[in-house]
Amino acid sequence: MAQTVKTKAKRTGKSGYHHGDLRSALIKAGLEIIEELGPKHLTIREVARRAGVSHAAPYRHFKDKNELITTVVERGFELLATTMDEELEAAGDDPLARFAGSGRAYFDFGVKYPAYYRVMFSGDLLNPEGGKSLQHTSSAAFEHIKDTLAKCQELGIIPEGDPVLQAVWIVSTVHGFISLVNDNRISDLVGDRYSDEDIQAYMMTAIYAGLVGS
Amino acid sequence: MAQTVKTKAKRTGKSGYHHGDLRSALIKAGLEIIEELGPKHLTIREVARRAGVSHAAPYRHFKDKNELITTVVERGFELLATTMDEELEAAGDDPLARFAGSGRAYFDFGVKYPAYYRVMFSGDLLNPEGGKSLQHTSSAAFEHIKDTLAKCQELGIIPEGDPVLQAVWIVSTVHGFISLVNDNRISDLVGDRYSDEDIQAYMMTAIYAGLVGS
DNA sequence: TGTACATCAGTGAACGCGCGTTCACTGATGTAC
DNA sequence: TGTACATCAGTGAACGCGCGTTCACTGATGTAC
Repeated sequence: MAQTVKTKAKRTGKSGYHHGDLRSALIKAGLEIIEELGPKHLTIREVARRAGVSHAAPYRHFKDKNELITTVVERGFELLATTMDEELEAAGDDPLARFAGSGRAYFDFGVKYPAYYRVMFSGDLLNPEGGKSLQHTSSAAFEHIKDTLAKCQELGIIPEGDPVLQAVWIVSTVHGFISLVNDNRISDLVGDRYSDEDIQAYMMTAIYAGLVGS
Repeated sequence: MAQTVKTKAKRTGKSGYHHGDLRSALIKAGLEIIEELGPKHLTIREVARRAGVSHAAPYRHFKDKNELITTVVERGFELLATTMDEELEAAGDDPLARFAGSGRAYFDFGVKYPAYYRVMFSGDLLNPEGGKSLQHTSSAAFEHIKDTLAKCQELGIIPEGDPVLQAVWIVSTVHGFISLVNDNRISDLVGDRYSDEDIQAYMMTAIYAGLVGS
């Protein structure tokens, strides 16, 4: 008797000592933290806590805190690219439909994954070298919008003008809207008269009208 | 001889032991920190360091860290209101001029005082109750835009439509642009082909065109 | 005008806390034989 | 099929750090007399 058996083995049926897929679990926990508590609460220790693991365990999968953050941001950009590609494929060849599609994809991504969006574009989390390594990814999206605008101009669908300026304007509008929605400012301002989706639809229309009318 | 006199008195001609206007110096230091290092480096200790004072001194002027932050944010809103009033006064009675003026004031404020802007709208710094106390101030600005739009509609200057939606759209565009400029994303994207002022001018035109054309 | 004294702005040591990171370790897993 | 062993994912104690906040103190300032 008095065995004091170590009964901690096989908690969830998976495995007690080894986690199984700790790397993914840590990334997921990181996103949850950003979502629930904000970027400044994203710490190695809290991430480990949520994954049910000691706070030294993450160092088996990430060199340091910054590598964890960079990984999360990379995942975000991949997910955005995938979402956009799907929407573009659905749009076919019509440049205007492609344009509307990528706009919708961007809106949807920003509102559906606020944690990803914040960590990708808030700029508070990444340290300088981490940001540099992701800069080309972010500017690729901008180039894409610019090219689509140029193509629409060639086809005479939208009035002529420097696509760079038009792209900056569009990116500003979409980015601003998503930021406001994700900080709950929109609902503060308009109350419950419109849903976020209503307003998003209006924004798309307004962008198009601004483009055509300018 | 061997006096070991305390030679620290009267450093700057002001006073050695007493600072003179520490409260203002702390607020100013706080803004500098946000500007140079980002909001997460805004700490009581760093603020005191920059003001050349022990890290306990700030507690003579602020109950706690949150009160310091809230004070900084309040100052920001006051400054914005002042800037707007000046521009509105210069605009006279013409509602369209008033509208353009307040838009320009907002743009200018956001780009001229990035530290204020960040601390006011980033939402990362204020804790929940601090944010609540400032909510009415922020939504007052929104109401102001909305009312101006309604007035422009009555006068037939801009097409009819729900001023709430129009206001959300304008606020999104301006907020997004300022955020991108302050995170140095605009210059990353457009290079040096346009100055921030050039783009700002284009944005004002595009907003007006979007409003008229929608 | 000069002096005693109350006030209170700023000091510096101390506290407890959560953080990132390191380290020698433990024990589950898979593979060579 | 069974066993010895290498691998390496996860442990838990420990480190040094900067933070927010408190505390008894010190000394500059202004005011009452």
